[in-house]
Amino acid sequence: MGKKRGPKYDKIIDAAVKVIAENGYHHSQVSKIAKEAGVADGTIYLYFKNKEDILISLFEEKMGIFVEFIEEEIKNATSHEEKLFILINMHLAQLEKDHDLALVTQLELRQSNISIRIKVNEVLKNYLGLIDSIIEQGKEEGKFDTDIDTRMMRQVIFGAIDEVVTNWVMKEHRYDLTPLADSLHKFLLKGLQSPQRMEETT
Amino acid sequence: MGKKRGPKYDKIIDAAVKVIAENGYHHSQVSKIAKEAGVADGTIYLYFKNKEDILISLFEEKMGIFVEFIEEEIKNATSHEEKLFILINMHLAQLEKDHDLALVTQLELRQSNISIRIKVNEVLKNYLGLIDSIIEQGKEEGKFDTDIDTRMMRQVIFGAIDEVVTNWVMKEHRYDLTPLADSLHKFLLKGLQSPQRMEETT
Amino acid sequence: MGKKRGPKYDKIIDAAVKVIAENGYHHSQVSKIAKEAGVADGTIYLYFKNKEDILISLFEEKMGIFVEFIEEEIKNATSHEEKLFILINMHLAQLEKDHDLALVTQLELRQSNISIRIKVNEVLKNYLGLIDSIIEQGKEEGKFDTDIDTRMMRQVIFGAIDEVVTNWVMKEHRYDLTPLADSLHKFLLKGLQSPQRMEETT
Amino acid sequence: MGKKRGPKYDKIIDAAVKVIAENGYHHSQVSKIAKEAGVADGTIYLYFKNKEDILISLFEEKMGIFVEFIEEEIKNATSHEEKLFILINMHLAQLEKDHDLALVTQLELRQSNISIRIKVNEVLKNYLGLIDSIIEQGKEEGKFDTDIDTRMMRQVIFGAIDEVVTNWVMKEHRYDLTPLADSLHKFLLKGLQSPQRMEETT
DNA sequence: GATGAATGAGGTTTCATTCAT
DNA sequence: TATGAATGAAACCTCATTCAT
Repeated sequence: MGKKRGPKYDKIIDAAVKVIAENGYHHSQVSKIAKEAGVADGTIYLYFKNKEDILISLFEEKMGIFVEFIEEEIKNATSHEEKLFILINMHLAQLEKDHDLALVTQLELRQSNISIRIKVNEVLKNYLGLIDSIIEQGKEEGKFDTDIDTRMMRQVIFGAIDEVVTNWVMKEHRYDLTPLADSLHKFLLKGLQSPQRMEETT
Repeated sequence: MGKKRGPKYDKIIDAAVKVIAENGYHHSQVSKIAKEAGVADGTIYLYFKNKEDILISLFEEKMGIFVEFIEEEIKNATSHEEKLFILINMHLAQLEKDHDLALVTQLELRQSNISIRIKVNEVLKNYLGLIDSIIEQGKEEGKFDTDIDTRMMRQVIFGAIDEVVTNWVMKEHRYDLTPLADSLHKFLLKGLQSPQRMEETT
Repeated sequence: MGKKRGPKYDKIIDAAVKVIAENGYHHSQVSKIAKEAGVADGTIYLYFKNKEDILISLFEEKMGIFVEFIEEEIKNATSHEEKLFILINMHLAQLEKDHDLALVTQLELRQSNISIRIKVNEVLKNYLGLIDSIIEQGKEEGKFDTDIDTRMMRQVIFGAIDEVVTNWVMKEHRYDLTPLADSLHKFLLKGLQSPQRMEETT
Repeated sequence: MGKKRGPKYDKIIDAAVKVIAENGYHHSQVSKIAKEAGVADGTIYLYFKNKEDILISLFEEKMGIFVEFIEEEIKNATSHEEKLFILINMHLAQLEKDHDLALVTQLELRQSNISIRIKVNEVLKNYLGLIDSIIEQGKEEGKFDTDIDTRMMRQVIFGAIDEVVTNWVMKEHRYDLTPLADSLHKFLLKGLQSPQRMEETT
């Protein structure tokens, strides 16, 4: 825990992403990751408690940047519509930019055991919090239906975006992902709108 | 393939669901499933090609019934709104009824390797086709925005429902699932509606 | 536990004795034992819980026979002197007969971790009980000093014999062991005798 | 060899005794000993050739003092009886005084590999020599049976004392050790006595 | 068809030792 | 002298699958 953050720490994380993307989770032995990172097998264990810890750290690291980046961008927007669009667009754009990472987060990491997935869920809390704040803002501004359950809508929104990305990965990135942001945004926004708001938009 | 469908075939499938739900995917050895089913280890291989085949068959079998049931119910409805509601409601209801199955389909089976998940996706095609037909009907009736990409919306709808179920399983079924059908339905419907339709509803 | 006692069980035990005697405890990999026994590595684990269990079982098995044999022979004797002689003589004779076993029990097995050595001590209890009964008989017949602490004397007698065997093993069996039985017997007997008894013998 | 005897040399030896006593032989890594000694891992290798060398040196160092101390005390005695008593009594007393050391010499060090134990035996030669000289004196004075094999009796005496100490350690020092010196002395002396001597004592 | 004993490949992790600083 | 980050060899055990009965 306290030993982290040498230059090799990052090397190992990046090697893990690459190796897992190339070989699949179940064929990504520690020795393969070590070789890709250019360190000895044992060195891995100076930076990570065990193999599981590599995966959790990988997700924390990459997802941390992922969320921070979206948070930054959202600050430049004021309306909830724009904020939601940025969130969706950045979500898609960041994963489209890094095919390996997308493969790992959408498919490979989900094959890991439940203890990892619980940790992954904790990391996602920040992101879900972001979605929450957008929903709440929409409600406060009277644009979103105040009856909707924020907790559930947060899941629905995340599930929708996530499924779209997963399908893109499973179709082997054969089409572009970011162009889908528009209709995804329009759909989610409409779904959330209050009846009044709906009138206004027409 | 041709060997299937003895009385032991079903026993093994049901044993697999129970064992996986109780022990988790990674602790569900073939021998444990055989014991639960009351057959010898080797007998498994008279009915299934390999372990992967048990899982795929399990999903085909259970999901087949799942989809058939929804298809049956939908026939009794005429409007796309009602059809969508039935789809959502039955989806939630069937999984709420069988906690073991929900645990297996939402969490444990996703820990399996990618080749299984591709097969699983194929099984899901029938279900996604159902969603497609509802979207198309909505479009034809001029109630849904004709600009929307059916392929993508199908993913979005499935992703939204799926995420809601997964969260319910991860929260250890601590709340009731079917009551969420209503707002989920309302949300998805609004999201899909054409601008004209929106005016009408207000 | 219940699976034991196939013909392979004995094969594996005997292979373990041979491999440990030849290669030393720390260079006796499970795979080496399996090869020597003519079974697959995994087969070992159908008969033994783990590597430690092989060693414990080995000791139980061999020491069981060892003690039983001495018990049998002692039955043919009546006086405590004769009984003690038989015990010493058989102890030396049985280990002299099987160099591999002697090497394993005197040197290699003592390198194992403490949990094994505790189990080993339990197996030895039967043997120590034999020594006890001889001491008690001597006391009852008024030939042994009734002041002596049976518990301690049992340790002393065992320690003395054991050390003689260990030295013989460490000197690589370069001399004969059984001839030492006589003076060992004389020494231990004298040490145990009551003052009265000593007068009588002179 | 020539590097020895800095102030850190002793620190490392003492740390090794403490660490092994506390953690057991198999959990006493070099790094743990270094930490306890307050030096870097690498520093160990400036004073000791390898891990084995620490253990051998530990034994040499501690056993050296042990034997020297007994030798000193024995000089104050003249009769072989008294000398034997001092030897036994000091042996028990010194180990009773230092539980950590007793644990290490009686149990933990014997888990080490054979090459260490051969070295340990060499260190013991001085001690065995002491026993020899007492036996020889007894023989010369006509008190001990001249027929007895000094080499074997030395083993027997050492084995007896050693086993008594080992049992005390295994029983977790739950009783006092030195009080056993008396009967141990009486037993060994009687065992060694010549028939003539036995008459005299009665 | 049914059995279940036997197979054997494969991977995470530890820890004594080194060596550049 | 002293450091401590880095090394990399080495082994126990699991479990899907087979096949003689």
